[in-house]
Amino acid sequence: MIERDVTDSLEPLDPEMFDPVCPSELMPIRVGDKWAGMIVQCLEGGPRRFSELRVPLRNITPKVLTQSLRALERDGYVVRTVHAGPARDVRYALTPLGRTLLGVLDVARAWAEDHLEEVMDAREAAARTGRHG
Amino acid sequence: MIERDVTDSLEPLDPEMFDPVCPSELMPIRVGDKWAGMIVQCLEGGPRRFSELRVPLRNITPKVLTQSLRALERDGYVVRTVHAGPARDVRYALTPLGRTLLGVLDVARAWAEDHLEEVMDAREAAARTGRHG
DNA sequence: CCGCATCCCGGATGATACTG
DNA sequence: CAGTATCATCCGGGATGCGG
Repeated sequence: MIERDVTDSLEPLDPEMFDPVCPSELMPIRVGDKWAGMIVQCLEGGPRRFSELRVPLRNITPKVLTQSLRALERDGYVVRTVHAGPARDVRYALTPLGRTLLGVLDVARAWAEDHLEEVMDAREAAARTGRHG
Repeated sequence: MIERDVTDSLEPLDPEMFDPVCPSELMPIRVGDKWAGMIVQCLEGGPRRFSELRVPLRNITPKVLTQSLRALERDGYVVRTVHAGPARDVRYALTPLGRTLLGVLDVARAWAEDHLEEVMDAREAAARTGRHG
């Protein structure tokens, strides 16, 4: 029998959840700040701890992660819960409002699958002909 | 009979097309850079001239508009056409790829209508309780 | 483990003035 | 009309280190 209380975690997040090679600079659609979209996706499966989030968001510094989380909290997308105890236990979870962003992210992903290659081609062509960089 | 050749314009753009009071800083979904989404909407009805675009984008400086347009051109969303002649005539138009962004913008608008008020409330509540701003 | 403080850099944005 | 050039500014993002 599998138990799940406040003390244990969900399945660990895939460290390779986000392809570092993915041309995110080509992506014209952004949700929140640079990390907000990825954070929201990390929280889709359930509440996560600060350090858990740092794994898929490779190299994110604590400061920047805190900034993004605070902004998400301030606007009502995320709730921060502190379970008091011998060891500090902080979890971040999506609110219903935060979950509405998942739909938007799906639209963004679908758009990317359909069109991102065209963007790559256009940018490459532009680079060859000069004029843009 | 209504004629429409290259020399005349479409209906002029509504100068109040974008509410300056609209809480755009609350909006978590962004398409392209700060101005790209608005530019794409301006071009929905057909090709537009540089100066036409400046009207609804009140206060945008030529430099910034040029930057946004160049970026949109570079990535294949917009084409720039120069009709030679006595008076210089430059038009910007959406490509088919650029038109695919209109759908995304519709999704963004729909999301905003459904949820932006919740964000306002959350932010206001956060401001009152301190901790965020 | 979680998060804040400080310092820093580069890019995005803008004001102003000038040009073909 | 359709931009360019220059300078100033602001802010996101990050490195590093400290504190509860």
